[in-house]
Amino acid sequence: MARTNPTHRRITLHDVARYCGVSYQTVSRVVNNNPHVSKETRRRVLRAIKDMNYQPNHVARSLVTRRSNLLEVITFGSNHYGPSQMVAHVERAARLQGYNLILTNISEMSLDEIRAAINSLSGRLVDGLIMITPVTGVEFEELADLCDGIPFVMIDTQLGSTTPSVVINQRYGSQLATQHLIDLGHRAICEISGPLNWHGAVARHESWRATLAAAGISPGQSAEGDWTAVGGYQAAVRLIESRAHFTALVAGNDQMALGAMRALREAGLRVPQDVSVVGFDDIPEAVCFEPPLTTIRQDFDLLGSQSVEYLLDLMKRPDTPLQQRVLYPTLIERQSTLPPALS
Amino acid sequence: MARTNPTHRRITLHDVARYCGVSYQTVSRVVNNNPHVSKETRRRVLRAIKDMNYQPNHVARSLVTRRSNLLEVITFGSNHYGPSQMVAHVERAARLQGYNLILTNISEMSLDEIRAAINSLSGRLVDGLIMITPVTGVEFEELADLCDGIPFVMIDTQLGSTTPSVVINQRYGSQLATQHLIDLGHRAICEISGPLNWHGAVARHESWRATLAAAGISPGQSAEGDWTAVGGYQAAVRLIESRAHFTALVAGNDQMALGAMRALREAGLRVPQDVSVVGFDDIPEAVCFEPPLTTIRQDFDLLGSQSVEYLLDLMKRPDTPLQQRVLYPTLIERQSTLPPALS
DNA sequence: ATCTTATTTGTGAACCTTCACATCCAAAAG
DNA sequence: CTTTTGGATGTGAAGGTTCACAAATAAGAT
Repeated sequence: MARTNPTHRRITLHDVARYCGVSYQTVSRVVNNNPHVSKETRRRVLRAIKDMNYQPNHVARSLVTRRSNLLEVITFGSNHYGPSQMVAHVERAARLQGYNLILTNISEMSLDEIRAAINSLSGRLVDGLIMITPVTGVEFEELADLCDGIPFVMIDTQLGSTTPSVVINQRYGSQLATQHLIDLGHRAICEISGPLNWHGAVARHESWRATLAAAGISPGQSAEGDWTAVGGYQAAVRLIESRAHFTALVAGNDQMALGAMRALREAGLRVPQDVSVVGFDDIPEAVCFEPPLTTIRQDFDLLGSQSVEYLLDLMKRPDTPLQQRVLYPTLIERQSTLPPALS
Repeated sequence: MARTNPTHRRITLHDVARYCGVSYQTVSRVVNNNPHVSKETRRRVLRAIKDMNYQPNHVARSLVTRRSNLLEVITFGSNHYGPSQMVAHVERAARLQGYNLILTNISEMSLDEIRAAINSLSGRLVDGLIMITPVTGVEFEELADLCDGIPFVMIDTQLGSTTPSVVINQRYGSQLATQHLIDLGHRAICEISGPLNWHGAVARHESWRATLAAAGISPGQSAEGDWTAVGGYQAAVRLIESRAHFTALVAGNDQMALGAMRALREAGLRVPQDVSVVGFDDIPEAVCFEPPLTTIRQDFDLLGSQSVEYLLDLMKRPDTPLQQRVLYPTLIERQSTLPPALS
């Protein structure tokens, strides 16, 4: 079996310089595309670099430039669809901009955990930080303190927060969902919410209530789920067992909608004839659910690129205004919603 | 709005040393838990470190030690369930071992893309590399060459390959699925495979054929999907339209099983009464499918920790034997499979 | 008191770059 | 022919740490 060669002194600037009889500074200039080097020497040096397979040492470079071309993303709950999508798209956007990404997923959304995550990197000269903080518990001031000096932007934090951040307007999304049901003629609309320590969950929850209130409808019951299909199933069972009457159900995400539909079916209720259901996220599978799910689509791709772009602005021009950039979700109508049956 | 402070000279070893009247080397010793320092000075230095909030500079340290405590994971297709699970669990395992993770997702599984990914990091002194290479196209020799010197392990590569790697035995999993259907009495068993340039897809496909052959059954039709629910739907439609007779269907993953079930239902076929379906992966939603899906569970958690562990072995002891570690999946029986109807 | 030995502490160099500046040379201008 | 200018190249230092070794101190043995 072949084996790699672990002892291997790297080629340095000096090696290349000696090889083609110039000073290390000249080689450095060529590497960095400095214009002050003659056509002829540049050619020779480039040739040598190729011949010797020279790779600049990023570490040494970082030590002097104090930049690393490294971004860190600290995320919580990346086993959920939303956060994992965000990470994926942030990575793509960062790489497109020439940055590498360090990924840290924390298991508990506490200041201590975040502190540990930041500190473990703090000596590493990360150029910027993206935090995916979908749950409550940490305030901007504390974070700014922790990062001390290194620019950061948050994703999926509370709407209206004064933190530099990019968010999707969850209130608007939930309003879209609820209004859609109202427009169809529903008046008894229950909800399965996400865990209420998540910003997105409370935003969607409150907006559901507010939208109903604005239409002069009193809200149906609400049950709290945990984002998973099984959690949605259990929440729906609770709703059904409470004997609440409802003709429509808004779920905090598509997985819970899936679970809820299973519970409804088991209770002898048909979707959408007896109960309309609308989800949130538009996961790729939603179109193949039984029935295909009406849901709210979030543009995670845009969210990722926007936040990287914003972070880069912050890094390059420290006077970039701190703001919250807000994106808007859209309604995707499929077959899980119908006007209520005339009873 | 509060603002972070971008200009901020870091505290160094020398600062701490001056502060408590010892040499920088002594401080270095304290930081590195070197025993050759008296109890009293250690106490004083530790106190100073805390007071001044000194954070060792990893970059400077890396420059001299030639180690970075950084692992890289290069992944392909991380938008799919399997790869994304692997990344998540690798990250967790790495962090538990005190390593940070650089994440690079490549969009095309070509040697060029991989080369770019490795080179962009090569000067960064990554200590080790994990490659998630679920598709064909790249050989070990080429990779070893590319990495030149830095230890790596591959995940999800071809079973039986001579590369240092950790894999789940897909053949065995598919055998489990197919045998389960045979045991129930099925004889007409079709397949929806994953894209056949993925190792896992061909392994499952071939094992499906082999298991049928071993039981003296001639294989039903096979249609190629793309791992997504929609792809599974389309593949199932093709199967149905070909007028092939079958009482059971094995799908390459759970999403495609979901799509297939939708297609079957639309064609007036009931699952499992008319057609049994078995999936692969056991995604969390599978239990809430209609009907709950019989499937094959893969232990991605173990896969992640095993590969990090193996990589660390390789890093610490370069004479660690190069091998392929193999994990085994299990069958999860739910309600999408039944003996065939007596026709 | 003197010589060993062990323990604690300090010094110089190295790791590989980039930055700021000095030097050199040739061509243009006086 | 001398001076000025500007581009090409080289030199020394710095960035913050660790390593190998030297020095200083303390304790023990003769």
